[in-house]
Amino acid sequence: MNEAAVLQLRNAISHFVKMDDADWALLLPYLEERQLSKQELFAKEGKVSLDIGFLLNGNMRHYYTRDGEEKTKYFYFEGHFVSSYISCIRQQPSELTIEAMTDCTLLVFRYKDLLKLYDLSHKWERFGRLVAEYLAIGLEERMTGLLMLSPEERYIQLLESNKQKIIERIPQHYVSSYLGITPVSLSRIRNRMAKK
Amino acid sequence: MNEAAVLQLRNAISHFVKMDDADWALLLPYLEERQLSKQELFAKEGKVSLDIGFLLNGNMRHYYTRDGEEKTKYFYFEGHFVSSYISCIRQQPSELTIEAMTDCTLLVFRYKDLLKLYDLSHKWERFGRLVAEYLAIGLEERMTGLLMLSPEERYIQLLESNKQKIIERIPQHYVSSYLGITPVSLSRIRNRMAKK
DNA sequence: TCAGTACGTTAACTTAAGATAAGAAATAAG
DNA sequence: CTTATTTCTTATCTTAAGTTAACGTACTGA
Repeated sequence: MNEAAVLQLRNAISHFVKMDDADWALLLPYLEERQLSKQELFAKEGKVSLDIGFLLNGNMRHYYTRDGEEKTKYFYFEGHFVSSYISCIRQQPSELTIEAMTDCTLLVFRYKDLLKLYDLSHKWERFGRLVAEYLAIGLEERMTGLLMLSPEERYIQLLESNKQKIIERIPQHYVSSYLGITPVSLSRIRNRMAKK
Repeated sequence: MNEAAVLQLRNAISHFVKMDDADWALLLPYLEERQLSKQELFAKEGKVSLDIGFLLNGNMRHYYTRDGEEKTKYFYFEGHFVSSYISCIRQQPSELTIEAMTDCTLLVFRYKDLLKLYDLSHKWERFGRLVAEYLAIGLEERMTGLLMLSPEERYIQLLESNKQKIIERIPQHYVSSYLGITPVSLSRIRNRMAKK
């Protein structure tokens, strides 16, 4: 097992809860490293997601399928968790697919093992709470943006956010999809903005 | 303290976690009943929210303010929790205002007391996790609706959902706001649909 | 009771997004 | 290097939402 990788994960988790060695040791046996090649899937629409990943290297995206089209709605970067978490929680088939945009390296553990940790340790349960709260905060922010802002305002907000990497590293038609508009429309917005 | 009301709350909470009497007793000292008259506020934009309510009677709505206009984005009904939860969690000023649409009766406790319960009891911590997960699931659902569906489709989805009460009991301009469109636009959509 | 307000609909006009297609630019593959 | 593919832009046309305003109805409070 890659020690540096494990340390990186521990660091990310301690962002939510500081784990002592005993608590941390509970997770270790469940960790495994996984490589994904570009375009391989981490979660698949219609299948119940079982795994939670921690992205060591590469980017991923998740998308929904509608009318045969892939609607990209989120991006994952190094140092962050990757999962069709809602599918794990609900134990229902995932509505989204998570795909590697580049070759990726992850540390992976199973949601069912995380549930074991929740039972064993109050601290891990707290971690679960804080992660879910963090997720809710992010979703709330995204949602109010969608409800309150025009596509152009959403694009500006994205430009000004800490998610700039989304724009820099990611094909524009994925960004437009993220904003909930067509690539053509985003191109027009950019054109409009450039003229000001 | 109204015993029936407390029982109703206990029942709602047991929907997330079954509490034994000892765990349940931890919350009791913090409960208080509160009456709100129509148009009184439960949470206010710009103020850090401190309270979590359980709605025994009446309806409430929450709204954001933008360009001087109130944008209603959520409705609360009897038997559900009411809170600017994100504000509580983050200990940041609320971006939304929660207003009683009718005279309301609530059971109220403070978020800071809930945090005490989290510390004291693994079961209450689990409750916190499950509530946050539940919240995230709801937000995710709403968000994908906004990203993937047209206003008309969102309205149809709402009609077909278990949130029908929203439409039945609530002024139409609030509904349109909930859908992210203008009242005029919703009126047109309804007109269009009636003709089919 | 009666005036004032709030709410929903309709209409006319403006604005911008969606769909489609064509072409340019950038990237990847042989 | 050349070709093929993907990505982005531009243009045209269609569609629907936003804006504003007028009108009718229902509700509210003095």
